[in-house]
Amino acid sequence: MPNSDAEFLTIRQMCARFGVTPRTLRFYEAKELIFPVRKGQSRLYTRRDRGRLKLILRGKRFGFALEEMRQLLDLYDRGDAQVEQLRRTYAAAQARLAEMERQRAELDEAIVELKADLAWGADRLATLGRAAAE
Amino acid sequence: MPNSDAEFLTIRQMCARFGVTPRTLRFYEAKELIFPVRKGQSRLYTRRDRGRLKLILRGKRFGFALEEMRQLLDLYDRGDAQVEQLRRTYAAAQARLAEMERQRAELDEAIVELKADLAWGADRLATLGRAAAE
DNA sequence: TTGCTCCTCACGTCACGTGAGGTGGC
DNA sequence: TTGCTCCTCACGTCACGTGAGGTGGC
Repeated sequence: MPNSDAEFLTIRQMCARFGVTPRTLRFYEAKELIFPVRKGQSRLYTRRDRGRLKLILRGKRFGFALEEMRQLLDLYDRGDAQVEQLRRTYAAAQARLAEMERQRAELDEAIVELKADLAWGADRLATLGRAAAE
Repeated sequence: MPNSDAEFLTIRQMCARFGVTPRTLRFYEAKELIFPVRKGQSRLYTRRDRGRLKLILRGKRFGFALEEMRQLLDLYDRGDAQVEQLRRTYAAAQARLAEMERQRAELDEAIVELKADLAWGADRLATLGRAAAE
């Protein structure tokens, strides 16, 4: 039985734990976001990879581009100038929040509009239905 | 002076009126969403093209794929079986609304989370600032 | 002839999905 | 030998952006 707290996880174990596809993990590796070690031809993911992937998926939910996440993760990896790193991440997060709130406003507007269209459509259908019944 | 109510509009006039790029109009044409006529090598957009483009851009705001919009527009173009057309469009719009509300729920959740992260970050930065000041 | 606007390829973007074809180890 | 899982290309997707290079008409 595979121990998911083991030092190394296979690609299948990673997919199961994080809900992603093998293609996604290979893609992130090609983009230099994670760095699994090799055992023969197979990939083995370390604790570090798990930590990074978790942050990557969090960042995705906030709309960060993968390249942006890579840069932020690399900042933390170097471990120097802690405050400066945090400041940059904080600024990036603020920018993301603003963008997300703009998106929400747009989405809200579109939803209201579409609902109005649907009401109009329901009305039309009712009218056409009555006309056909006569 | 270009009359924007003229029978035909140039590509520039279309872009100005609808806030899109020439590339977008050519792309929609390649996808068979609009059908400008030719005058020599130039495109001239008819009233029909304007009507279709307006609907396309509306549909985009609701998250319809271009191919889906093409099918709906073609339904209306054929002009037969009005009720059936309306019914289909209505069903498609309902599906879109459900998807948009799902997206909004996700976005709301992500916004709440990101705000919490930002609060944590602000706290951290304040603490680090005090530590540096001592 | 110089500018201007139009045009047609055709590759680039972003985050993967999806085969095709091949290898290692139980 | 058969299965299984892993692998590496490499093209496809979606809605365009972005040059490159060329043409027509004032």
